[in-house]
Amino acid sequence: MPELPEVETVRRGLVPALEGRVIERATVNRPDLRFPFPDRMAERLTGARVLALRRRSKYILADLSTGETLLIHLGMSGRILISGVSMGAFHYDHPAPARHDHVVLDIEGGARVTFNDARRFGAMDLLETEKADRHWLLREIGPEPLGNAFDEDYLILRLKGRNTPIKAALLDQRIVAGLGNIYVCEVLHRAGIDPRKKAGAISKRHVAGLVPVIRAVLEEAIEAGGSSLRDYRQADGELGYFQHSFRVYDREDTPCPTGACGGTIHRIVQSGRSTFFCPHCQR
DNA sequence: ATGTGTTCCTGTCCGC
DNA sequence: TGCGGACAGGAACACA
Repeated sequence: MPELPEVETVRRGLVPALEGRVIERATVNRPDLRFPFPDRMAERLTGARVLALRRRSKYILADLSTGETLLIHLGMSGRILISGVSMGAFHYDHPAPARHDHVVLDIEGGARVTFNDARRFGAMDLLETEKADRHWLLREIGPEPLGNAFDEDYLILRLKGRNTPIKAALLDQRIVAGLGNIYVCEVLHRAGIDPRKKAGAISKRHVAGLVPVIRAVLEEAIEAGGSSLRDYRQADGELGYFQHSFRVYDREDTPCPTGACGGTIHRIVQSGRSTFFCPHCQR
């Protein structure tokens, strides 16, 4: 379920196991995911110390002592399992190797990080740390929604004149980073905006109102993910897939959670993807 | 330039 | 319980 909050939760879960530690062994079980792994990836990872774990949009970036940065994208079905560590009173044993365990990192001190991705829409690459921002996957991405560069004036400017539905505009990673199908549905419901409305036809006041809603929805989801880490809820050591209830996503035919409006959640398809919304209170 | 549809791949779920 | 089809949280790409 990797949108920005889930990726951030995975990053935070990896920090204790990875940051400051040496990758003792990297096992690469296939040549590619969405695109081929870089040449000699296993060798280039082996012996490297992880200096810092960062996140940009839905990408996890691990800066290494070798001057390279490991880029990880979870795609649709990517999962990261952590094992060989203790959290509170619980110890996560190494699981048996599983189908679609594409990359396994054995870490100094006994931790193991396993990247599993059934659909293989995920990605991994190694890039020069100094040039990370200019990597082709990162270059065109818009501002972080929780950062200072994302504000009312910016969003008004970027949506001005756009003829595409607001749903599609918010999914466009060049406009704002990290939102996916679920959180766009949640945001538009909370902001009371019809997902079919042309982005450029929404009043400045309503566009401005989207900014704090986007921030709040993402921050709440990150907080929920953080709770799941603190409470050691992931019995199998899988990071990021915390329980989080959505107000409209996947709730077709249920009453609008606004309560007062009396509407029902509808499902429509926009550019090939499901949109869930309340036609009564989203206008 | 901008907007839309297709595509990659496997797993799961639903109706028959 | 098996089988076919729809669908899935991403995003690059081709094309109008």
